[in-house]
Amino acid sequence: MTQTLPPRTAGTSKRQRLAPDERRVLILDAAQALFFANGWDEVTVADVLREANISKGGFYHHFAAKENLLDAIIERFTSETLSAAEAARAKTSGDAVTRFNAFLAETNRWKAAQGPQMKFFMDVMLRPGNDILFGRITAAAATVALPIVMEMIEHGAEEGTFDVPDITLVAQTIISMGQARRATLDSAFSAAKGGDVERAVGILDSRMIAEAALIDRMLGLPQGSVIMTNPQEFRLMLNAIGWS
Amino acid sequence: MTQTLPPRTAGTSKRQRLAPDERRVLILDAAQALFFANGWDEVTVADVLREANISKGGFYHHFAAKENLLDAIIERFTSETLSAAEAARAKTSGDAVTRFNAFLAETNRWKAAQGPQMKFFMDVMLRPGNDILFGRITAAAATVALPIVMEMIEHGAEEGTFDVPDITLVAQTIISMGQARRATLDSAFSAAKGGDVERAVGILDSRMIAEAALIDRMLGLPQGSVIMTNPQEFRLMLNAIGWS
DNA sequence: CCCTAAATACCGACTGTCGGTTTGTAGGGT
DNA sequence: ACCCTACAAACCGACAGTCGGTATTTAGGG
Repeated sequence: MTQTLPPRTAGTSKRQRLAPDERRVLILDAAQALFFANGWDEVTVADVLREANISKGGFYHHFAAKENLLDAIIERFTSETLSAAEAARAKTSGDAVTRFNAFLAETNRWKAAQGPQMKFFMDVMLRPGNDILFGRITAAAATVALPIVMEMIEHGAEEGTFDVPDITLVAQTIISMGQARRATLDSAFSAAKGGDVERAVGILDSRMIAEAALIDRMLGLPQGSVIMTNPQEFRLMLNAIGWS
Repeated sequence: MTQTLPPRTAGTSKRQRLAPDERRVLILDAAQALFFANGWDEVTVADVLREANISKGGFYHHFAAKENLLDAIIERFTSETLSAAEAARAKTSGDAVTRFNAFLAETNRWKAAQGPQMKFFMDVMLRPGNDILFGRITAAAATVALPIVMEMIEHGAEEGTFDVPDITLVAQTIISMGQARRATLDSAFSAAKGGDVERAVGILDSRMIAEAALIDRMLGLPQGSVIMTNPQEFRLMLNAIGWS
């Protein structure tokens, strides 16, 4: 069965040796793009191979299974999220409320800075078949964010600024609120895409005000302590979307 | 390879004609048991066929695809949830707080009544590979529960009893809080299984108290208005688990 | 500095399995 | 008698993963 291979067929495929990390990144990028665009089980390993310009053997030299691609992609995201959150926390000083506000502002700034990527991300997450992907990503992100948020609340509680029934519960709830925001973001995005940027800003703004008010209550703070919203930034972000 | 099959092998497989609904239920039961036990993509259609004692053709006569099993299972769950919630709401009267409490008590009673089933459910949900299944089930359940909870809040707001920044947000948050409870439930269950029922009751009790306190705040109610906990019922439920 | 050998990045035909289709058949309803 | 529907069983294409083998790099003895 060992027929002599055609010596060196198409000009496209020149064998190319790379450092394992580089190759892994290349493959991951290709896979991530495909998965986001088409959903997890729509994309075959063969598709990834094509996109990443590598053979099946080469691929399976770096990844033991298709599932490992998921794990690796998620790990990338969580580490990004983690470093962003850590950076945000590092920038804070002052009393608990001030620090908390600074933290929120920083994370929101980060999200806004992702700009069009975020929009793309929204679309991606709503696609059927992507719920596995998205579910795992958000779960991992929550796991990463929880101790950070908890520590901030703990700090405020010790300081006497916050009055909280159950730190873990409140932290979890705040995080899940942020994650549930994606539905609102989505409707805002589509409004912006329809040209009605003001309406989009309004949607987002009122949502953020409501969230802030809820967090005030959860933390036992006087109304208006927590500030999440910055319409100006929203306007910028949504304008960017509107023109795509 | 085409060895002539033994003409009519085991006594197990006698052709049996059933009404479509009966057969569907049989298949669904088998599939659900397998999926819960082993995870979505671990279970093949062939496994389901074996468990349900039906041929491939028979199966695909009732279900167009494996995915449809998921849909059907989810639909069963959501309809159960819906009717339970509706029933709970129907039993309420009085002012908004009273009705809300009655609603909570009823849904919790329902969950407690599921008893061992709930325990099994917990285990199931934590299994890797079941996140798709569970994710979709909870999402569907949330969709079903949202309008009901919203209506109750709306009622309280109109009545002037509740003071809420954003009804949708608060309703969503309350529901997601209930869903996040499963982690707490899990640790309580394992404590009960370890014999320490009192500790388990304590875990659940404090969690429910905290949740109630948070809901109070979200709804703009004086502390202690919402009541979710009933240690006696917990004790019963957990005792039932402990002896399995 | 060269030459050899081990290590490893990479290749592509092949295979087992799984979801799904097609063709064939039993048997109750009319 | 016929037909219609629940079911059976052979069959198919596609896909994840494997395997024997090849190209390229690195290690180290002379």
